[in-house]
Amino acid sequence: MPELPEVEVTIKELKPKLVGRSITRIDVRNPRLRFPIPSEIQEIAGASVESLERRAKYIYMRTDHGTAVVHLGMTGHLSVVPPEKEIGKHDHWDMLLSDGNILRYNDVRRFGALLWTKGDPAELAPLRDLGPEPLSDAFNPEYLEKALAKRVLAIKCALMDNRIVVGVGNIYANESLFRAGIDPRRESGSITAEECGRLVAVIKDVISEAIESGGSTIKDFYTPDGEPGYFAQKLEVYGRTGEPCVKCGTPIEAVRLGQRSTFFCPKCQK
DNA sequence: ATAATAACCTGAGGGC
DNA sequence: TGCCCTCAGGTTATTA
Repeated sequence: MPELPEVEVTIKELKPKLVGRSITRIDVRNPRLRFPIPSEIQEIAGASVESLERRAKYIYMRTDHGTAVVHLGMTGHLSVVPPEKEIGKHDHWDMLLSDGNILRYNDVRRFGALLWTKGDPAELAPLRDLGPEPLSDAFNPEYLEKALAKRVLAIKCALMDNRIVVGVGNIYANESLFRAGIDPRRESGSITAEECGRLVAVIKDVISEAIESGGSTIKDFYTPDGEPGYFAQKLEVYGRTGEPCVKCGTPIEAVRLGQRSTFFCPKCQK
């Protein structure tokens, strides 16, 4: 479900409902997520929430007892609900808040995660090798050129590799390559310095615009407040197989790269 | 080391 | 109505 913009929007809406509250208790109904929820998560009981931050697609919930790290996987969703709200089929855990409400995690496919650390969350195994944030200065044309050099994998697969840059999922990889006019099947090592410059610029643009639009609602993404994202209306190639290219009218084509659907205009993307 | 593939899950939708 | 197939916004584990 969520790419970086969707996670960003989730955090923005949860902040005022969580920061400054305490977690009185956590109820784990099903610990079998992407990684088993560690039993140490119980240490969060009584902790005060200090901040919510994002790293890649992970959400850091910093407390005075330690940091809970949440990943939404493909179908994860966080919401703050009143105590009388009945528990649904895929509601895997609840954090009871000091104001009486509940932070509830729902995840149909269970590809998400809930981790716990008393140290630096960036040192946790799944986060250790993450590349730079796409909106940071560390993600720049020189960096990308070096990261792609001599690599033979398709440029689209490289952009979706978290060790090269984080937060660029299938939707935004497709959209960015279209805006940059680059064929997603190109070998990474064949991308020129000038093209790296274009790619970095459009990735920053696409992600910023998607955050401003509240994310992309394709099937079922909605924010903790139940709002859909509106970036889907601006998608130019994703999911548009056979429809005319917005620039030249040529039908959009679809191929499969790294087992993911890939959309492009055969005329505009070289 | 790198690149491609399989795997983890559930549900929706299409074709027959 | 039901069965079988494919697809889905992510990431790790395994295999060449």
